This record gives sequence, structure tokens and C-alpha cells, in this order.
Amino acid sequence: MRLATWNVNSLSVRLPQVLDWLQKNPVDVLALQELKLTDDKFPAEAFAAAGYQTQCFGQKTYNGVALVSRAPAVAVVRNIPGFSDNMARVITASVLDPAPAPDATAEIRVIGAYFPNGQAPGSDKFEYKMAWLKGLRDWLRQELAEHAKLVLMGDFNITFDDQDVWDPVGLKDSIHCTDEERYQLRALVSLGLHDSFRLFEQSPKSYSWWDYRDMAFRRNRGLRIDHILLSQALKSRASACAIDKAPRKNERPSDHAPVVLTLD
DNA sequence: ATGGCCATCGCGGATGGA
Repeated sequence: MRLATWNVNSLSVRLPQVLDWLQKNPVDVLALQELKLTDDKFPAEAFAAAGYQTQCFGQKTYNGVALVSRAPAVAVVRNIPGFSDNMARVITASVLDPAPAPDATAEIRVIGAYFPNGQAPGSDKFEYKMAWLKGLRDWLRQELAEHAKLVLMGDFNITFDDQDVWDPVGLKDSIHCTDEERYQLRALVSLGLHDSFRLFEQSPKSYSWWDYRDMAFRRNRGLRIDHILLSQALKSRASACAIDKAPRKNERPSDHAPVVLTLD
């Protein structure tokens, strides 16, 4: 089973690239972020023609998330129960596991999330990010108690540590790299999750996002802020995790690259 | 040193992203 996450920075602009990528990478589940469109504009038919079901939680202009899956996605939850939010940032569903362990339930709980950017430490948006992270953690604790096989993936807008940052000195204490954000990320992980990317040997300077400016991609000036976290029950099944830089080389690319996880 | 790009809305330039 393969799962992936991709911040597409406007699905309207990127749909051809997403369909092309799915053809080359026929994953079982793809979580999309930053759709920047409303549900009525979601191209469900295009995905259906490619053999995928979709669950969308859209919003005009900003945010918006979706789950694209081979198997039906059921028990869908939009945003974080218990945390009041007017932005479309989280979509959760249970999807059929094509290769379930014989003694386990046949479903995997998948959470696709677009974490707040936070703009700058000390700003109102940063305060919102901190509150959102606390809200997510409080709900995730319950969700993990109910679903042993759980994946939390998406655009976290937080680096784990300096390995995830192209210029840790120059970007020290800047957004995505602050101690407060990293503390919150560790607190999430402490609920019983694992950073699937670091379960495997990776090349140094592996990033998932590069600024559009300054030829940042060509110079590999990036950040690793897109993550796939696995519950303990799924950790032992993980056999690979990789960032696919190929779509970042397209014309008119998203600024993010997809991250792909393989479960045996 | 500053901002350098891209998407949206909408038709100029502000806002947000990261």
C-alpha cells in the first residue's frame, strides 16, 4: 500500500500535473492541500476517470484539502472536532487497507492536514497556529485511542530540526523553525507517532518545499515541512518513504513536492 | 540592503504563502 501527500498550491492550476503524477505513481491514497477552490469546483469526475474516489473539503481562495483514494473513504470528518475554525484545513477518513494483517481491522485511519503557516513569531497568525496545534493534539489523542492504524500526513509548515533546513543559521527562530513550533510538533509525535521519512536512510539536504524566488529549487534552498507520521501499529509495516522532486521540475510547478510512503 | 515568485481576485495592487 502506498500513501502520499502533496500541497498543490491551487488544484485548478495543478490538476493536469496531479493526474499525470497519479498515472506514474498509482498510490492508494493521496492527500492534497491548498486546493484554493470550493467543493462545487472540485474536479471529482477527472479523478473518477483515473480510477479514484474523492472526498473534498474546499474553501474559496485559500486552504482547502482533499483525500483521493482507490478504495472508498468512509467515516469522513472535516476539520478538528472540538476546535472551532473557519478555515478548511483537515479531512479525515477510514480507507480500506488492501493488505491488512490477519489479526487487525481492515481499515486505516487517514488524516490529511494543512497546518497554518504562522507568518512570523509574535503575529496573530502565529498565535492561531499555536492554538490550532493544541486543538489538533487534543483531538488526535482520542483519534489514536480509537484507531490503532493511523496516518497523519500533510503540509505541517514545521521543520523537525536543523537537518530539515537549508540554512539553519540564517533561518534560526524564523517561521517553521522556531522552538515553539518544534515543541508542538514533538508533542504531536509524543502521542505515539513516528516520522516515516527518518525511519529510512535519506540523502542529506532532503527538502519538500522550495521558495519560488531566487532559483531556490535549483540551488536546493529548501525546507522539509511536508510529513507523513505513522502510528506504532503501522511503523513496523513501513518499507520506504521518499520525496518525489520530479513534479517540482515541471513548468508552473507547485512550490511543494509530494512525499510518498510505502507500507508492506 | 531590499526583495526578488506565484495564486487569487479582478483589472490594480493588496494579501497570503513559506
